Parts: sequence; C-alpha cells; structure tokens
Amino acid sequence: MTVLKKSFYLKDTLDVARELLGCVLCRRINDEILRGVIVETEAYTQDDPACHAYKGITERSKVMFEDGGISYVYFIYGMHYCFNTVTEKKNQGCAVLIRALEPLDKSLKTNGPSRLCKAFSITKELNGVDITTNKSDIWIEKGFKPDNITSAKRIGIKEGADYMRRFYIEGNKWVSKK
DNA sequence: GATAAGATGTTA
DNA sequence: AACATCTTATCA
Repeated sequence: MTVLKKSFYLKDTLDVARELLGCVLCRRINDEILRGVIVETEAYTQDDPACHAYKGITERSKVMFEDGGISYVYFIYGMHYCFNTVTEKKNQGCAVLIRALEPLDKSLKTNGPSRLCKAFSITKELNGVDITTNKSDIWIEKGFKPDNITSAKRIGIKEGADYMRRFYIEGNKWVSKK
C-alpha cells in the first residue's frame, strides 16, 4: 500500500477531509500494525470559531500551524483523546478530525473520535509526529475511493455548528452517529 | 493561582 | 440525563 505523501495534506482542508475517506489509518504498536479504514471526518480551518487554532497559536494549537502531514492529538473532557491530521501549508492552522474507522485485522471499537484513539492507543505521545512515512508509529495509506460521500453538520460543537464540514461514507455502519 | 468549559463516551 | 475527571485558555 502507498503511504499518503506530504503533498496530499498541503491542500484545501475540506478536500483533504473528503479524500481521507476510504484511506487506511495505520498504527504500529511494538511489532504489530493495526489498520482501519477512515469512514468519517470533520474539517477545521483557522477562520472557523470551532477550530482550536481560531484564536491563534497557543501551547495546544501550535502543531496546527506547522506544515501539513503531521498529527495533532489533543485531550478533552478529562478522559478522551482525539486524533487529527494537520493540513495545508505552514501557519494556516487547519486540521481534519478523524471521527470513525472501520477496523481491519481485528474487531475493535472505532466508531467515534475518542473510541478509535483508545482502540489504537493514540495518546499525547503521538502529537506532532510525521504521518507521511511508515517509519513513524502512525501514518495513513491510500485506500479506495468511496462513491457515496455525504456531508453534514459537525458534532459536539457550539460555534460554527451550521457549517457542513462533517464527511462520512453513506451507509457505513461504523459512522459514529445515525 | 484560580476557574470555567470542552471537536466525548458510558451508564442509568 | 447524569457523570467521569483534567487540560487549556482566560482572567486576576
């Protein structure tokens, strides 16, 4: 399988969010590799009030201002991690939240942004790592191109709630909500 | 230094 | 519908 190159991420965030559907998230744990097909994403751009980078560079959001092609992992609600891919060029402050996977190899619970992090052991340790090489402990490979992508309102936010920036594969049973 | 709220998931 | 439970951002 082909690892998605840096150039894949240096594009419009909404396009990356759509194109990530059908791609395969890979996570190395010791010598084992877990895989899951991305079936649900959300796009966050710097000009979006719901985006962590909306108010500029902070200790948490700083990795979003790096060049695309790295991970952004944050901790929320005192117990949950969420995994994002940074997009666009340096200083753009954009990212795509991975909300759900369809697990391969194993029967894992990966329908939801925090459940997939738990299932794949994604923690703060993976914040800011290069995801464009399979020498890292996490990366994304090219998958198939879904022909039935739907857009909808994002979940769990207040500001910018009306933006249609959630994308998922219509009918896939691993998508987080109905 | 203190405090309020949060891109959630589980349990009741 | 409540709760678990802690980081980040904001304000003093």
